[in-house]
Amino acid sequence: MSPISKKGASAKLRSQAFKRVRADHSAELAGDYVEMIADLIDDRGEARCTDLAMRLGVANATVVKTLKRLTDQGLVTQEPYRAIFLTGDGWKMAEDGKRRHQIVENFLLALGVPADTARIDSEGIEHHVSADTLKAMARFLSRNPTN
Amino acid sequence: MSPISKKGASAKLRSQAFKRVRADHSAELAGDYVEMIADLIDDRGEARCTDLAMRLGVANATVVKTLKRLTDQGLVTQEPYRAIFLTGDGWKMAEDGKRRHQIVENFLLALGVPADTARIDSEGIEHHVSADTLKAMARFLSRNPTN
DNA sequence: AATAATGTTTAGCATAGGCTAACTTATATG
DNA sequence: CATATAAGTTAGCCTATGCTAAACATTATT
Repeated sequence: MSPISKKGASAKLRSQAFKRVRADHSAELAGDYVEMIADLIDDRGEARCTDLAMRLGVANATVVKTLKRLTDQGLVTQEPYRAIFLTGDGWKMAEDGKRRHQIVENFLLALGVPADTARIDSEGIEHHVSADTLKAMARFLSRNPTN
Repeated sequence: MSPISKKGASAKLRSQAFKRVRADHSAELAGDYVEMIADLIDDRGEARCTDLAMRLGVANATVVKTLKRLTDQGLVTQEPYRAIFLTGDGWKMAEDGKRRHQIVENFLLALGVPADTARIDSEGIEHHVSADTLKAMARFLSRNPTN
């Protein structure tokens, strides 16, 4: 029998899985923002609202509103009409996200997924990959290196 | 240089990736519901609100509200105080989801991820896996079968 | 220095997805 | 069959995430 339709004893595990998915979702936006802010600072010295909006494919006002939340969460600092900075926690989250993201994307490439697809899919998959799975991906990667 | 921090020409692709992630998110709840309704009907002949709520780890009222949306979307039919049924589209979506889910979960198992983790992670990953990636996973699986 | 262009913020709206509490309907049991 | 329990529904609230349009600040140009 398939592992998914297995009966009994699985209800708790499944509802737990859904809860984790929901929790992941609320965390992942923060992750995307800080990662992108870090990239912008690295690439061009500062992160501005407009660049974020463009890269995220979202309206300017949406970025402003989200940044407010991230500021409340202690990930970001900013002053009106000025560039955006990351706190220590923000940097840590960004680094961690980038690391995970890279492993997932390289893993997909090593699996034989076309580059553009790997790029797109890794963006969605990244946030749902536990430590165990990430480790398994890294192991696979070390045995099947991307050329 | 890492594929992620590659500069230029990537902004469009990235914002496209984020857009797909957002679109995936709004689709995935529907997928989870119909999949679970299909399971319940298969397992015990009917799907009731309460079972859904329990398995999804969510309040009853939340299920009711979501089912209304799914009914509007033509995936589900129901009458007040009665069991829930799937439309033709609903069944199709459920079958498709189950198939994808199984491939992803078995793939993780074949990769060496522990069973419980595979179960949980596949729930989140499933919805972000494109046709290409799914194919790559299936290919891997056929070469490294789950014992 | 005045004005045009660009960038940022605010206000106000919408939808999705959660919740609790109160109410209604259906079912099961004495 | 009357009532207690269980199941489903409604109402009303909240937060997150998106949007547009209008206001405000900064910067660049003549």
